Amino acid sequence: MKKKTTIYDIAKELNITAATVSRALNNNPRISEETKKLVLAMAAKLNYKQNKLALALKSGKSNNVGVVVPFINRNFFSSVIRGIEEELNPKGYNVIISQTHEDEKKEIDIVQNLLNSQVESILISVSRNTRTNEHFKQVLRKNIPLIFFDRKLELGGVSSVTLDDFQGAYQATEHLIEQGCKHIAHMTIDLALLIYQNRLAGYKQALEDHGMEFNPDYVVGLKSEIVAGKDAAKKLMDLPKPPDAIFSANDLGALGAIQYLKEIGKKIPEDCCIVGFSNEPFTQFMEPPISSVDQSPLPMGKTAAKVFLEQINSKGVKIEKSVVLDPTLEIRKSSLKNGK
Amino acid sequence: MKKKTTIYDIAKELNITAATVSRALNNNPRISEETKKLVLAMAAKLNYKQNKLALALKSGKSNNVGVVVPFINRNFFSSVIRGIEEELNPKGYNVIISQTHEDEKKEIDIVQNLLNSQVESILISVSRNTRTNEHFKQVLRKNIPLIFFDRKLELGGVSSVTLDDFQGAYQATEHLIEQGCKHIAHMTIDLALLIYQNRLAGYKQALEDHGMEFNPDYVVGLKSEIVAGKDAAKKLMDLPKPPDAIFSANDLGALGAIQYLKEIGKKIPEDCCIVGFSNEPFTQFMEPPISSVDQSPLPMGKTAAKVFLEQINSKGVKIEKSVVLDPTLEIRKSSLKNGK
DNA sequence: TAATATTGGGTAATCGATTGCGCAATTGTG
DNA sequence: CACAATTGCGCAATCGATTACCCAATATTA
Repeated sequence: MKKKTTIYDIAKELNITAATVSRALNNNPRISEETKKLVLAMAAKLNYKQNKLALALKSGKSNNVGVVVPFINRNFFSSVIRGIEEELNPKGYNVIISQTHEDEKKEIDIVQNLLNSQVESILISVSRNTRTNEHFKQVLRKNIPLIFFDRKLELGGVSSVTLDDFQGAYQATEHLIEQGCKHIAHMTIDLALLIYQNRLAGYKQALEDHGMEFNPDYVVGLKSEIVAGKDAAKKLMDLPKPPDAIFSANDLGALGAIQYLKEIGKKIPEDCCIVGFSNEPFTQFMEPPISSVDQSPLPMGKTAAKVFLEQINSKGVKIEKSVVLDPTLEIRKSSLKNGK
Repeated sequence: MKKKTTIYDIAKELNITAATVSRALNNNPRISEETKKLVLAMAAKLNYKQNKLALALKSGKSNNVGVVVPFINRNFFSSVIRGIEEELNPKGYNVIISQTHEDEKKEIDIVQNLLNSQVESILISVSRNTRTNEHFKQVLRKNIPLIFFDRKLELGGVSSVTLDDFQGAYQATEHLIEQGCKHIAHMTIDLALLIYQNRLAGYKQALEDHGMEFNPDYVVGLKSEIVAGKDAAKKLMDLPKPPDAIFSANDLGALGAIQYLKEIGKKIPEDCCIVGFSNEPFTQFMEPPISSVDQSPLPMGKTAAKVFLEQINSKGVKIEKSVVLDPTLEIRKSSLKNGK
């Protein structure tokens, strides 16, 4: 078992002090070029690595930030994390990732643990089941920047980066209207959640702004499964006046709808245009490729990271920033009537 | 700006020493119950959090492990990471994740950085473009367990957890044979890579073991894109004797093939059975759902984590373990001729 | 009751790197 | 040639928690 080499080992070999070694390694002008060379050479020879723990303890800067998400193996979240890393790694920060599994208790544990680990910030997409915020208040009390992304809680002093669901739904609906669709249906998931409320509201607003009537029969619920999409589509198609377009609040619903429509011999997009939400990777592989509202996970991650950097760099001044990102509608064949 | 509270702050408030506080917090029997209560109460009152950096520096244990993957937002890798976390978090380890973007230089930087961070192990899926191994040797020289998963390099002293590609391909091909397919084609990606060589070998072996002739015309290359899958399928179907089954070395190829076959009016699985590889999430949503070889990312992550734990717990004894996981064939409609 | 245990906690070193201050040797100035 | 400035590096404290070792006060035992 070799022990790790420290600056003291280097110092001893060269008959100088650790202080000199430290200065040499940090290219301090007070050290002669000659000594620097010797130190560097010896450091390489002994395979020296700076101990970041000691540095962090001394400086009070760990250069670590904590990122907390419900699940790491969901495309959206892993893409957000990628965005965060791309922004923060070049600045010398490392990212510690944890997942809550949508469990409030676990979330609390994780936050405590990150605080213990002296992270310099916590970026978190709050668990769906989190009802309390004491753990977040603790973070703020320690003066550590806390940033919510995608999912937020109302709490003073916390910045957030979220998506404009209303806007995304509005764009999708408007696009369908522009395609000449006259009877646009909407599939929603769980109206207890704010994001789905907002998507519904955006859908309604777009209809209204274009002088189209809102028909409650055209709004059907669905669970987050593909079969649910089929069922919902059936319900819509069995209406006296079936819709000629469907805007689904998620992509699986859109896919299910497409599969059902194909089964009953409808053509897409000729007979019915379809738009989904989330722009999951699979949407572009479908036949036809499915239009979908992109939640721009990468920009969201980068933005969250930037908000953190701003806060760090504005010593003293407390910033509370709420960034709402505009979604982008990815238009594909499933909603494109006039060729292209 | 409040400063973080330390055990010294607690000690001062209670007119005792930091040593006593430390012992009280660690439930040392030499401290009276009364004092412990006082300390605990004051710790809570001052919102004290143990500084893990100081602890790590003192104890030499950071409780961090580094996980390195090419990309974090790829389903396979994020699932492996999830497996690692599920195994390691309960043991008190935190995971630091980095991505190489398949860049050797970046990989080297990352490894150096993890060493600086005093991680207790590095679990890595080697970048596709890594040609050197000096950075890995450095890890070993520091006596830090190094574990390859999914993608490995030949290097003594390193444990690895990989997938048995040969076996996966064999199973897929055998399954197609059992379905009564007589002319089974294979789509491959890049035969420069070991995994694809092994998949081809497994395919060949299965044919041979069942007395079926290997026909080079039935092996076509494809890029990792859906259109490539279509092209490859066209090539196969234009043969004098088109195949009645296709085993693709990836899922996008399988999907492209299905789309092309549908276009030319072939029925799946009646006219042609299809099996993919990787079991990407989208395969189960397709019409028909696509059979695919699952690479069991979660078990791979858990296994890699376990190998690390074993190594940690076997002080002194050096372990070099190579675990090869058996893939699981997920059989779905695209290759199931006789109903179900 | 004197001697010995036990209880409860203080002292100070340690982990590795950084840095303000001090000081000797060398160089420069008048 | 005497004094000042510069160069180059050592000393020792510091970050926060742990722990081997030591010691006083009380409790136990013969």
